Order: sequence, then C-alpha cells, then structure tokens
Amino acid sequence: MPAPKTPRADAVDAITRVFREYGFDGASLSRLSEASGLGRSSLYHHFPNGKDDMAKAAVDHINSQFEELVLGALNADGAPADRVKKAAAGLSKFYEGGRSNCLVNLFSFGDATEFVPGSAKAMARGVEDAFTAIAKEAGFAGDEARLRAEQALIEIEGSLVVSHAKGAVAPFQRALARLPGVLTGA
Amino acid sequence: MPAPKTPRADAVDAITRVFREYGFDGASLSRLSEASGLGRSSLYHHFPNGKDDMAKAAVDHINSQFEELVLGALNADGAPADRVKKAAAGLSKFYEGGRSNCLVNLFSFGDATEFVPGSAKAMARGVEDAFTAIAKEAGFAGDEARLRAEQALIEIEGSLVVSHAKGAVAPFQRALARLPGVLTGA
DNA sequence: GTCTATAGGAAGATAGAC
DNA sequence: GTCTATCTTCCTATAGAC
Repeated sequence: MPAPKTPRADAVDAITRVFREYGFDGASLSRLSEASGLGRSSLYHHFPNGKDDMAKAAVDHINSQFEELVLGALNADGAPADRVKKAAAGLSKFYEGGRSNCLVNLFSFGDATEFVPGSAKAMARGVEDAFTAIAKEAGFAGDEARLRAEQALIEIEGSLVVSHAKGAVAPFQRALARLPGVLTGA
Repeated sequence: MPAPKTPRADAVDAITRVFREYGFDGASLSRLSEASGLGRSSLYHHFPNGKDDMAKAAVDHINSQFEELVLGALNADGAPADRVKKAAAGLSKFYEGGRSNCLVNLFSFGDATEFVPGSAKAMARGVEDAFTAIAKEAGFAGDEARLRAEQALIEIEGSLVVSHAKGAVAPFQRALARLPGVLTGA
C-alpha cells in the first residue's frame, strides 16, 4: 500500500529540500513558499506553528526516508557485510550521491538548536544505534562495536562536509566504499 | 614583536566567534554589534561592505590562527609523527576541545556561498595540502598521501559534527588521537 | 484549502552630527 | 571613530474573503 500523495506530503517533500539546502536560518518562508508552490497562508494552514512545525515535519520526513533507504537494508537478511553494502547504496541515494546536506549537521547550530531542540541529537543516536547493532552482529564486542559505529557516522558526516567544501562528490563516495570495512571488518 | 591589539583586531576576534557559533546566516548585525561592543555604524566604519567584509575578515583571522596553531607545528623540526601529535594539540586548542565549529563547514551552504564565495574551498585545500606534505614526508607515495590527507580532514570535520550533535567532545578527541596513525602510519 | 492584504518587527545598510 | 536617527527590504505571522 503505497502512501497516497496528499498535498501536505508534497509540501513536506519540498520543504525538506529547502531545509537541506539552506539550513534552518536560511530557509525563509519565501523560499519555503516558492518551493512548495503554496502561499504563505496555505503553509500556515498545514503548519499552524509556522517554521517550527515545518522543521519538525522535515525531520520526521528525513527520518522516514532514512529508515526506508538505509536502516531497511541494515535490517534485511544476509551477511552483515552485504547488508552494509546495500545500506551504502541507500546512503548514496539518500544524500544524492554526496550533493545533499545532512540535517544532523545543519540542525546542530544556530537558531535550529533553539526552535527544533534535540532533533540532531536524536537523529544521530538513531543512526549510531543501528550501526552498533550490525557491528555487534559482525562479531565485534560492545565497546568496539560502538566505536566503529561512531567512526562510520564520523566518516559519513565528514565526507559530506569535505565534498561540499570542495564541490566534488569523490570524498563521499570513497567514504561509502570504506563503510563495510569500518562496520564489519570485511 | 607581538601584534599590537588595535580596536579593529579586537572586533575581528569577537566577530569571528559569532560566525563560528551561528554560521553566516545566523550572524546578524545585532549579534555582531553586541559581541564586538561596537555600534552598527562603527562596524560599517571598519567594514565598509558590511557583513560581507566582516565574514572575509573572519576567514582571514581563522586562517592565520590555524597557521599559527596547526600548520606551524606541522612545519617544525622533528619526526613527522611527533609533529602531527603537536598539530593535534593545536587542533584541540583551535576548536576549543571540540566545542567550536569549523568555518569550512559553516561557509559551505546557505548565503555564505553567495557572499563569501570560495572561502570554504580555499580553506579546505590549504589544510589538505599541508596534510599531504607531511604524509609524503612520512613515506607515503603521492596518491596515497593525498588520500590520507583527505581522510584526516574528513575525520576532523566529521568528528566535530558528531560531537556537536551529541553535545559531547569525546568523538572529536578520539579523532585527534587517531590523527598520527592516519597521516604517518605510526 | 488557498488566496490577497497587511501587521509588526528585525534584517542589512546609510546619513550626518559630534 | 563612535554616536543617534532613519531608510528600505525582508522576515515571520495573522486576518479575513472566497
């Protein structure tokens, strides 16, 4: 049963893209209105608390996309290394090959920390927990598994930063290729 | 001859802190004015082109701080691994133990890319070149040295993102501890 | 549910006195 | 070199018609 595309769902999709490109402070209502094709008042109809609600909707949407594209692959059947490879493919899609930003980063400073408190922290923890689980499954002890999960998260976030700074996706793609080794030792 | 602290130098110091905490879009003139202790018009006296000039001054200031605290250690005398250890100590100071943000990251999206074009790219390239040089000196061939330099940059940037998201500096400190291994194989 | 119109305030920037 | 006062533009948010 594919989720029926409601007008609100389309708006959330567009809004999420704006937050990912401009960050919280840079995502003005003008940009959000233009990207969604909705007038200011229509936005307030769907998101009564304004930008705050829109950012929360973007976080929820990002989490569900990440669940579908990355965590789904990690929790599927097969050898841990193979599942990490599939998750890496999902990550490439999720971050548009390295061209898209990560809300964990963008919502970790500026006014986002005030108006969408804890969202970055929660997202980071969710990913790290999933990475820790598969590292344990690959045979690493608890502490080592958590360190490898953290390392994987660091390399994903760091390679995105470096890729954006350089204007080239190669660093991100190289980090994805290293991911199975980091998480499963393969 | 220690640089005499002019009023402008003090202002640049305060302004740089604001940009590092709030990013380009979040660094409003009100915050810049309050942090520097200068009124709006005084700011425009020192920085005729407004926020644009202030951001450029912050980038210059950051580059010279980085030169002093990190690149200086890399270019000193001694074994490469020891120099990287000293550079790691400099990095810890530069990023306030992991609590401060990196302009390479913050100036890579939003309006900064329009008003301070290329600054993030130039900063990233400068650091990567210095890392590549010391990796070569440690015995790695050109391609391998550049990959290790990129990896070092990724781990620094990524660990800062993760540390901020989690609200804990441990990931950044762990990344610093790994740095000699990444750059010199030691 | 979407629109036009607009309120009220903060944004970046400037003029001119001292 | 710093101040007060002001300008324009853009911001978030709301009111009320359709």
